[in-house]
Amino acid sequence: MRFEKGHKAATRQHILEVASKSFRRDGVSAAGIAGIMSEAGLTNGAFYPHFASKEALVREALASILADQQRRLEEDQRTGMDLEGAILRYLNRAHLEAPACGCPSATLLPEIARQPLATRQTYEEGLRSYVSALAALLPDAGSATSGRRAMAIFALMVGTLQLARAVSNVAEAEQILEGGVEAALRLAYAPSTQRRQKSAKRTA
Amino acid sequence: MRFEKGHKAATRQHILEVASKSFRRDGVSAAGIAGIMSEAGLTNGAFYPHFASKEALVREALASILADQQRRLEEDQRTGMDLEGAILRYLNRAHLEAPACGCPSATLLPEIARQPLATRQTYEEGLRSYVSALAALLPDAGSATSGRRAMAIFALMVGTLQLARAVSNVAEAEQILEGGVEAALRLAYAPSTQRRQKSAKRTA
DNA sequence: TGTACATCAGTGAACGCGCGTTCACTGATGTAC
DNA sequence: TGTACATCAGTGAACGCGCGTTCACTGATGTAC
Repeated sequence: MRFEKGHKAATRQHILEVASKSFRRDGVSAAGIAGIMSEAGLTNGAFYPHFASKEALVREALASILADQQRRLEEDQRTGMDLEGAILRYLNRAHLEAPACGCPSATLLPEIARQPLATRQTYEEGLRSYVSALAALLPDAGSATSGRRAMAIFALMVGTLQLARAVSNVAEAEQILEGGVEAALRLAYAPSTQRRQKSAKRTA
Repeated sequence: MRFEKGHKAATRQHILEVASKSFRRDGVSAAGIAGIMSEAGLTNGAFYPHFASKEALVREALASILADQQRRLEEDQRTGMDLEGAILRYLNRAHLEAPACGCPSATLLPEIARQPLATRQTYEEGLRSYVSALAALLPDAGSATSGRRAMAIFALMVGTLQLARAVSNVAEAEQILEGGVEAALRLAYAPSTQRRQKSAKRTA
């Protein structure tokens, strides 16, 4: 059957959206092409006219999720949200319970580290701009250390959400989220005047 | 062939060790029984006299890794290592480059969250005692909040190592590790007197 | 305006392969006599 | 002490299944005349 103009692009977009959710829900290696296609209402044969390989799909899905995430953060910034708002938007129960629609770092990060270079580079690009946007919300935005501090805050957010998702008790999961919010705010807003004195002797 | 006494137990232990590395190196779902067995110098048929299923192996491997990790931390404590020492032992290049021998949370956490309940509970138990041991190293050890602070510090360590492993540039990875160390030390030792004032209006 | 044809998104069966799991079998050694 | 046998850890082929991928085919619609 022949379809109206733009149909193929729309299908492709639809596959991408289904895949984005599948990968985050089941993990990249556990999510299969046939499953994704049937979830998209298509048969597995229809996959290859749209994507060159599963790897290509992973890469595109990752890029698309990261772009979305970035867009959302920037939109929040535009409407006046501060870093605390960004942290609370990340570390909350809704995000905890919807991994398939949430941050890919929280669901896929160790698996991304095992992907081919091209995929890792796609991720890296998205990570970099996300962390930059986060850094721009820091009190000392633009300073030499704001970037690495933003990275640490993001690491804390990712780790916290992962841990909260791994525990089976919901109350405990929420405790972990709260502890993560507290710590992230401390990293974001506490005075950085106090520098460690002990580290020199150890890192030497 | 019949083997000397204790041979079966030794083989079982060997399979467990190989599996522990495989899971961390390749991920639980990407690591296969046949691969693990052949890496252990056996054929796939020899697996089932030792373990009931792959799931059982995952559970046992996880328990064994977590017990090891716990043992190592406690031994460090006994030889006078402080929290900073623990942080530096976790966030360094050796650990970065040897995921197969390192912390299972850094390699498997999102995947653990997708495992059956029994596996998740095994993990939870190990996590709880590891974080307790970490909490005991905090300046305010034993206080009401030391547990959740230790959890946040651990979350930061896990997230930092994962991010550092995902980036392709080693120098950048080390930057991330350093930023993580700094932030973890800040969470560990910075005065917690300053409480956030803004959060009330947001969490409400 | 009506008809014939080319297009091409999607179908569905098949490819080789590896998965987790099962099972009849092997054969060196410990044990019983 | 020497022989016959029971034991049982490990072998390796096979099970059904799903994987990623390929490909000959379908058939409704846009286009050309």
